[in-house]
Amino acid sequence: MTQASRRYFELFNEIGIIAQLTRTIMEQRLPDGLSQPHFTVLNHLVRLGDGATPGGLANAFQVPRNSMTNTLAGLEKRGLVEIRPNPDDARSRHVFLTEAGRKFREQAIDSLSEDINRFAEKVPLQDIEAVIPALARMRKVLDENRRQ
Amino acid sequence: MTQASRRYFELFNEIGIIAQLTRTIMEQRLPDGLSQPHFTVLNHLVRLGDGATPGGLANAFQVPRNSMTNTLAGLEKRGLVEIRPNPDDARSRHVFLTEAGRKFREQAIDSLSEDINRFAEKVPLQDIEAVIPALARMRKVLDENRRQ
DNA sequence: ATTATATAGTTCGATATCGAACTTAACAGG
DNA sequence: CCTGTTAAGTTCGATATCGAACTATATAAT
Repeated sequence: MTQASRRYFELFNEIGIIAQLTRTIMEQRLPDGLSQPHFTVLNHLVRLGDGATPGGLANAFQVPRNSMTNTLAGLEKRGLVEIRPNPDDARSRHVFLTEAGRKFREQAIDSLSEDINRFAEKVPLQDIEAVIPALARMRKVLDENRRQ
Repeated sequence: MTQASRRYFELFNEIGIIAQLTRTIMEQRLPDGLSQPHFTVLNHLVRLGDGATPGGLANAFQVPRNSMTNTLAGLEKRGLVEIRPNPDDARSRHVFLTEAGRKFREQAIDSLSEDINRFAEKVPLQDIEAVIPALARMRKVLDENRRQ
């Protein structure tokens, strides 16, 4: 492994640590049985629109389809999403946010304000703006290159 | 939630996606029952030195102590680490890398070369160098600020 | 039309992860 | 000492996640 490769490796290591730390912070804010996967699905539906299929979500998050089945069951049980059949394809289903789901996602984000403000005292917004585009590009490359 | 906060939120979202994608890539390369937590522990021991305690590792990775017990059991079963009692504190133990553990970690990193090279074709090294310092700072802030 | 193949989703058994309670040992105050 | 508290690690039961096999439906080939 070359010296350059090690820098890439270091980058992904830093990213992994940050993801782990922020995941822990987020899950401390989420109520009862809800975890990051639940929130992430809600967030995805808000950002990219309603009506995604379970398989599409599984693919988006790189988890097995049955794991998504389980995550969606948890969301549905709590009334945060509604799953309706696809009229054009009896195999398929579509996931829709409920009002409670949208509200829950907003509240979850709000509950993180305190943490973000504390973080923002140490890391100014311009530092964030400076890295977002590069990270978005990397995310896109990884996303396009992945198999299946 | 302010507009600025949303940018922080977006950053952590990008980081979370990248971590998820790279985790999947890595676990495809790891043999049989070994997962990212196993590798991450080996990597940590190489980077920061032998002899850490199970509790210290659990704290470093923000996982419960019993989860670390389980991860270490997997590593020990495969002969990648050796766990010895602390002569000065009968409650405590120390984790040491074996030669097999060091070699395994090297091989795991090498097996990722292909993926990294493909990624490097799309994202040049200078982009990596440009963001590592900022991310390292963020990681440090998160690490210092966390509770427990 | 019939058969083969592919796709969407679920079920099942095994493993991982977690919170809570427990065990053992160190430490602190009287 | 003795007692209460803290700390390190494990055990236990519950839940999450996973790979593999299965069901049902759609698509393709002839």
